[in-house]
Amino acid sequence: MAAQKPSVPKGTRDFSPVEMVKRNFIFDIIKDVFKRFGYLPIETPSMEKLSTLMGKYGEEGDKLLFKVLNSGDYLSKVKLDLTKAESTKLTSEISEKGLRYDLTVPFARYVVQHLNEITFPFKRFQIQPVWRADRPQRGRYREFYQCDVDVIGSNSLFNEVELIQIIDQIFKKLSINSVIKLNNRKILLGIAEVIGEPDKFIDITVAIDKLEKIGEAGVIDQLLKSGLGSSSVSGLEPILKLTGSNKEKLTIIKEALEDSKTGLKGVEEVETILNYFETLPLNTELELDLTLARGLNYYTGAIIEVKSKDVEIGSLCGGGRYDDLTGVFGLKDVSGVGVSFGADRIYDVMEQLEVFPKEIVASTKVLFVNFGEKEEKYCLPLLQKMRDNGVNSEIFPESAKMKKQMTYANNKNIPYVVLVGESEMEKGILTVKNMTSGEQSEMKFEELLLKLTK
RNA sequence: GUGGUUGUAGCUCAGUUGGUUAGAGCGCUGGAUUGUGGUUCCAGAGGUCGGCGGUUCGAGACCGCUCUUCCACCCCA
Repeated sequence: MAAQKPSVPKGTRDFSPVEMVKRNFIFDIIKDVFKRFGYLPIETPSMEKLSTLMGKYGEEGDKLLFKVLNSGDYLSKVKLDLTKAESTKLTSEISEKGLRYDLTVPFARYVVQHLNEITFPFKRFQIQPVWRADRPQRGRYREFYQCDVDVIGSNSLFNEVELIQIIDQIFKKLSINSVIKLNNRKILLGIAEVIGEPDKFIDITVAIDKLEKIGEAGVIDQLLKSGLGSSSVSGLEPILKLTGSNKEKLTIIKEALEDSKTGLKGVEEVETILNYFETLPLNTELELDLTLARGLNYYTGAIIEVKSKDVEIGSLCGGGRYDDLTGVFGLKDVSGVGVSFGADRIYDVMEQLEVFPKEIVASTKVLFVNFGEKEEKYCLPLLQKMRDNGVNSEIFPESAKMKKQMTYANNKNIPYVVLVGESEMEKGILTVKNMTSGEQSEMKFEELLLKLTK
């Protein structure tokens, strides 16, 4: 067979040791904070039935699902006329599974399926890859990791507050300057009502969401194109122009929504959440942003999004409240709220800002140089003792040239190299080289151990 | 999915209107230095020019298709 150039599919990546160490640094921080707030881990399969996935993410989402071809002679069972091009109908006949698109919908499925084992409110976190058949770009991959925290079975707005605290702590620990944007779907719905276009709710949210990108004129243009009357559009203008502090925005929007019950409910919810933070300190800026819409249509209350202040890369974290996600799986009236951290984007931002701590890359603390069989035997018990005391250490696996062994230590960023040859064995000491300073000194094993464990 | 863009050594990139044997820096291997990396000097290895097909006496360069990269739209972590 001819040698072929190996490669991975579009939008997927290998993670080499240096990358993995940094990725794990992110995952560990996120996980620790989740646990600190009492959330428990779950995992679900990479594949879900298409019946679970389809129709949950809107029309666009369905297109972005990776579908898995049925096993066996899948074509023989097809009843369609294949000479006519009907690919959408065909896929449902030859594929019944798909790769998960996010972690929220599988979680809803999980909750319904495991109802009997769960005590509510159920607080879980889930860190797994998801797949989207999107066209890759900077900060957009076809396979990427989401870190979800959700609490389901509690209507309390306190959960929203807790999620904001979690976001605040995580981004502080990751040294990312960010802003948390908060809005409420009920406010957006209220606005649609007030301007007399409740049916155009989705078009309105999609257009408003683009304000930052295409500007006011662009939004108005898009709204007109999607069939809104010009009087309705002009009714929206005050919202597009809204600026000032959170309190000022609330006052104005409350007035504008006085005829909409839903809208006022939304305002009240936002107020409640913001009031919590009058007394709770936050490191991150929390901003009421009425132009924040979020595409996923299952959100019904609070919506949250986090953006980096320093790097332009889309959102690093997003989520919100969904009142009826489990409804389609047969469990009514259970409300949940959650957010999802995009580990890959967080990685890209941290890489660009150079905020990864330098020391995390060096894992091994000591390398024993291998001088041969006798020396190796002498070193192995010492090595064992190092490890028993929690010091990451290794011995070069063969008595290669010094240069090679030193280069190995250097490339792995190992801070100390131990040399034990004949003369050291005789004297019962070690020659220890500090790879940072280049200095080298003789000391007893216990001395080195003490130095590395204090 | 629509429109554009990129691909030459492990990495970053040169390569003139199509013309002999495709280059540089970094990295890698060996040596100067048989018990010393990171600095210096010397030498060496490493290429289906993304892939397939076409035009031509001749293609890394031109054309078509395909894969990949990045960008805009759509949408999103």
